[in-house]
Amino acid sequence: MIEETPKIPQATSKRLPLYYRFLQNFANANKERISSSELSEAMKIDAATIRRDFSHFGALGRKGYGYDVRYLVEFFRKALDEGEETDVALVGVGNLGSAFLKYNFHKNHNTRIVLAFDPKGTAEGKMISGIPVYHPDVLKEKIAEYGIDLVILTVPSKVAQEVTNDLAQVGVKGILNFTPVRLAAPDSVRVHTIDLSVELQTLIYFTKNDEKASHM
Amino acid sequence: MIEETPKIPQATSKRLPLYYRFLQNFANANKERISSSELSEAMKIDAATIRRDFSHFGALGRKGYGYDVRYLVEFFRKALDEGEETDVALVGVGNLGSAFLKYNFHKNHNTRIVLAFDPKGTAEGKMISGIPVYHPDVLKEKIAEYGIDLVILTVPSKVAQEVTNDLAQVGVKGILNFTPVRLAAPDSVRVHTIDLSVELQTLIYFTKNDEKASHM
DNA sequence: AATTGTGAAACACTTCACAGCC
DNA sequence: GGCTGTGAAGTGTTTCACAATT
Repeated sequence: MIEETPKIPQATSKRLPLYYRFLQNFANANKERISSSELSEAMKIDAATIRRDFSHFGALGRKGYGYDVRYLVEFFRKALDEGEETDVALVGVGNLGSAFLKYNFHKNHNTRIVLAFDPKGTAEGKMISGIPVYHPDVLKEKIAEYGIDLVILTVPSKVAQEVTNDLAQVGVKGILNFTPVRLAAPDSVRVHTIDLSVELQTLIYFTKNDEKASHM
Repeated sequence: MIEETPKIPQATSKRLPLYYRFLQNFANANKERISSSELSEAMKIDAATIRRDFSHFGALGRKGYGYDVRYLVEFFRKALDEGEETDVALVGVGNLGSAFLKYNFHKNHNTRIVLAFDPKGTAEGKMISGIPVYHPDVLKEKIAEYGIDLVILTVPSKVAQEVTNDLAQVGVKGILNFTPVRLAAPDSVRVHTIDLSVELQTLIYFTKNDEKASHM
């Protein structure tokens, strides 16, 4: 069996959604072709990095011409599996959680929160912002029932690990963790943590020690 | 003039707030000394990385003993400037913005949102969740008046760049950008972007292509 | 003439492995 | 004996610079 994309570097993978968004914008502006240097200018990523990133997926461009915008959009759509809508569960409907419920990634055509859990929910699913909110007691069965792979975790720190264990047990594949807890999880679960206090403190540290400013 | 910390690697800097939090926990649990391997176990960061990180700040530990927890906490408190409260402004009080207002980093003793801006605010400052919310018309003068260095940006994409220009003009040093826009800013402003859709899509991509799971 | 795709160099970060010190 | 601090090796990422191609 031929492996088309033997190993995409992590750094490259993290940039794919960004490439996809920018290319969509260019496509919407009816731009037909684009060079790595034009993209570089718009995205503030070095042109050589862009070419190297793209090259991991094979020869997507044409020498002396650049890249076909439509083709690239289509290519990345598939690579990112943007065709399929991904259903997501939200666990913890506090301040941050309800902001996510209301927002529900409208802009983001492929991701949708379809159910939530919170102690103020019920076994039957009390509707909040149009999404059923269940009581944590039925978490495992509902996650399984909805076939959820991805969870956004916005619970209080003290229950984060416990909830994670339950989620791992019912086969959840990815957790976007907004809790400051360093979650322990089996290899079957990918955890990505966004710790808002840490982000703020890091920014404070960098500005106080005023190194060269930049996106990170 | 002696430069004590000639160059702290970016990767190390980003871990400092995390070290600080864990060390505080150990201090609160009345732990006197700690070895890099104990910390490693708790934080899931390689022990050699921890020792290397600490060593950038000089010889903080003692061979054959480990590190004095209290001393380290105190050291990092100073390094992170945790003594001083940092006042922060919030620009854009939508779903995400109001979640931050309500949350206001209670847990986080050194960061506090002290004012906010939104079209639904007034020139005099309408109170929301105990914080004055001003109209964007008075943004520049109020930022200057409060002496704000740090801003959390949760405005709609279309005005993000414009607001950033204003902020840069009145001397803001750091922006925590929750907008999907790649902001252009002068070197005097450090921008750190957290793009929630990108985070979700990246997680989807990683789980679909199921590489080794991990914190990132 | 323009622009890709890529070897090779440069850089950044992590990890190994151990001398040196407590 | 235990544990740090660090040279050196290893790994991952970015950038340079240019031959190849349209």
